[in-house]
Amino acid sequence: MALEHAILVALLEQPASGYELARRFDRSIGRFWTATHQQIYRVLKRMETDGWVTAEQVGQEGRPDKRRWSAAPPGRAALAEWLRAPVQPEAVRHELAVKIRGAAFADPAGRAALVAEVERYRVDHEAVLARYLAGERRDFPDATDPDARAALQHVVLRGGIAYERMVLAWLDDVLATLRDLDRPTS
Amino acid sequence: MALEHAILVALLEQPASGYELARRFDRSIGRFWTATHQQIYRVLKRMETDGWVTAEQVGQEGRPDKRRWSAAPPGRAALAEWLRAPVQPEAVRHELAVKIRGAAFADPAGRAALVAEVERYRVDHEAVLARYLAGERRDFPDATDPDARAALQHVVLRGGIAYERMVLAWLDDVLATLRDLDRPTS
DNA sequence: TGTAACATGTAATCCGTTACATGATTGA
DNA sequence: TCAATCATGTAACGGATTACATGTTACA
Repeated sequence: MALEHAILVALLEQPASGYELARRFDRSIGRFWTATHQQIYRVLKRMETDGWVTAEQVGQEGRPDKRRWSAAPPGRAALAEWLRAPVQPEAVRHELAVKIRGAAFADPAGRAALVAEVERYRVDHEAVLARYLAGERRDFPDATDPDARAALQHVVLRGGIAYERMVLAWLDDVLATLRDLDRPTS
Repeated sequence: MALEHAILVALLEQPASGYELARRFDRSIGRFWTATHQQIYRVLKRMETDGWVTAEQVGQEGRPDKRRWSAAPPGRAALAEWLRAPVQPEAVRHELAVKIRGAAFADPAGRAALVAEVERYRVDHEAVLARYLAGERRDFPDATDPDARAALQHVVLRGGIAYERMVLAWLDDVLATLRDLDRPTS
């Protein structure tokens, strides 16, 4: 389990309320770890009882109070220990690949529907790539990153960009393959 | 949920016992969907009560009997319906990326440990790529695939190959970035 | 007046993982 | 004799998802 550790990294980068954390998990952190606000509140509570994080009550005008969470020394120690542990092999769940192999057992109409769906999926990934590239121009404009944190955030973002480019190229391959199946006798 | 559908595709490609299915989920199918034998037996039972699959008792000499499962017409119908449905956005869980961003808060010794871990991880992915390429030479030797099933299996495999190549290139980027952090003042 | 954003939770259910369990055959 | 492979399960636990729940402010 690494949601605790993802939250620790997020809080070390910038202390935040549960709500703000949930929003960051929808944006930058969500590129490599997703979590809903329900999960985040539950895990924050557990981390608080373990002494990994501490909350500071922040009163706001015209808004509900919030609790700003920070990583505490035991949390930093737990993170350091986890960083030394081997990376767990990831559970792969690639639904589109299942559908593509399943298309062998669909009729032409079913395959046409899948082509349309792959095209839609491709548009989504084009948008994701565009967002990543815009984020890169905005957050890492210099050729060399100023500090360790920026350099590491940047290399993770470059990973996301490389992933999206690979996906787009592969989806073109998939579309060409699917369309070839129903070509009138090549 | 798509484990049911992954099992349907696997059984349409080739009827199999639960044990054989589990082994295929460790190999070719495991490239895009992982499942343990416990999951598979549980889901097969559910699919049987739903009429999606049927079992044929196969007696064997010198081996325990096995039940060979096949996809039944209601299963094929369920698969066709699922193929038309939109692809669900995938939950991203990329532990290594969390660790890399976490490295900003580690000391040089902790970062050195991470470099070693990334190198080990890279060796694993080199091995995976080599297996994929060997499988491609073995199963798809011709320039053009003979039928729809082969063409679709091949394009999914090409996706795996493209993914592994992307990962290896990115890991080189990661290693260079991590090593630069502790360079004596560039 | 209604919707989106801010802010924090509980409850139920489902799914996945881990551990446990059994028993036969083949080959080193 | 011991390990690996074949073959099929049950049970417990924990994590993730989905639905429900509440209340405020800003803005169209």
